Amino acid sequence: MIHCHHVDLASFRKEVYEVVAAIPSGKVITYGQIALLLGFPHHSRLVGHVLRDVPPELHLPCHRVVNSQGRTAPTFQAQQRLLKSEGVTFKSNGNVDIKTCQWEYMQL
DNA sequence: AAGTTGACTTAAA
DNA sequence: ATTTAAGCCAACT
Repeated sequence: MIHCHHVDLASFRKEVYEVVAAIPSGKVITYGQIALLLGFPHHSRLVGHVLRDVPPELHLPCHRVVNSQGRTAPTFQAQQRLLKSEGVTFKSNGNVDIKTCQWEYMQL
């Protein structure tokens, strides 16, 4: 039995877009959460690649995606400002207070 | 084709 | 709290 499938990037990308579009204002989700939700628990890095290349005209709330420690994206300068503007709280080290702001999609 | 990189994660120190 | 290390895997040299 073959369990070594590789992802269809086109559909993976599309599904990432759908998840990101559904993140409520004031909440964040992690790369790992998205990967797990899509059924690829080891592809958190691929989620990062996809999000780095999101076309601006899609107007997705990419700023609501952070890493598992609540750190914002290195190449996304406005991210912290956008999150603060919608009420996301930060810790003293500059990371999102993920304990209180993580989107718990399982509870929906 | 082999080695490196990265918008990552978990665990350990 | 912060840093290091190992694991991970598609993309890029």
